[in-house]
Amino acid sequence: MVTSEYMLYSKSSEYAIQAMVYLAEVKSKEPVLTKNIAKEYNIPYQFLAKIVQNLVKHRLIKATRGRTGGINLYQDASNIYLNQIVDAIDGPPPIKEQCAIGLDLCSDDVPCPIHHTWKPIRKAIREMLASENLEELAHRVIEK
Amino acid sequence: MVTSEYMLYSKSSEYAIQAMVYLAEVKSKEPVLTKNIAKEYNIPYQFLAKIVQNLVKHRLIKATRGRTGGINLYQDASNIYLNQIVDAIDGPPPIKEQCAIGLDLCSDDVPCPIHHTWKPIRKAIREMLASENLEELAHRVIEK
DNA sequence: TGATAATCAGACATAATAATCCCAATAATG
DNA sequence: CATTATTGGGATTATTATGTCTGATTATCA
Repeated sequence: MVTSEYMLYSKSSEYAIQAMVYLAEVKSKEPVLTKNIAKEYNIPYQFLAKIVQNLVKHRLIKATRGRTGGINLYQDASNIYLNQIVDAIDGPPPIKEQCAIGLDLCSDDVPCPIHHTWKPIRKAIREMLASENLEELAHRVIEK
Repeated sequence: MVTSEYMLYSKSSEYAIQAMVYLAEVKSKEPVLTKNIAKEYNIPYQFLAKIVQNLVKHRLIKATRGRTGGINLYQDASNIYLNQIVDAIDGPPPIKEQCAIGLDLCSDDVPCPIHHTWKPIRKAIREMLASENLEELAHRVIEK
């Protein structure tokens, strides 16, 4: 088994975030080529194209067809947060919070052994994803 | 895409933890049947059997063959921590910490945009897994 | 208007994870 | 010693996540 590290979202979401950070970064009014983003981040082009289609459907990205086509952010980068991207690609988080050790019975009332340790950590992750917007992210990428 | 929640370890590791918590819980000197554990936690029996084999190899579990056979903890529950189980099944964590948004360049010196937010959270997860031992876990399961 | 270049869309292919099957090896019990 | 019940382990299948191929659609430009 080869689980590398804690997974916050799928590979697809990871690619989606990278692509949208790129878009926020270049601030281009002109459509940006999906192909170029794929090259820049070493993402398989066809796979990224699928993800982009999905982001278009969820109105996070605006696509322009045809010869001078490409993609842009649907709205201002400062209005887009990481969790919106993840939710669009992976789907929204489950209604009922998942127990860390997979016990069906586990809940606030009948907590599993690590319930009270895990709960604030999960909350911190959610807040991290909900508080980081694309504009700030892109800004800090440019600084590098 | 159907990513349910943040993944701390594989399904196999989850089953392994459940099985070992069970063993710590029953405190049986007699070998416990893998079949019974599978039934108790709704784990596919053959699949759990494989996982158990792995735990035996890593000396977390002691197996007794033959008619009155079964499995027991290899050592005292108070000496076994969650991260040992996860490392045995999923393999040890990567040498180089993984960037949350998958940027190759990201490091402490050249951090990605969410690097400083993610780092302490990851640390908290690691500490959670490294500080919970089977005896305490089992004790709190029994309380329920 | 025909050639070119982009997204759109659905089928297909591959890889990783999860689960199952089958039989050998082991050991207790009548 | 045959029967029964367990783990051991290799091969196989199923499912899901990831990645690829091909052609249609849309729009620009010479």
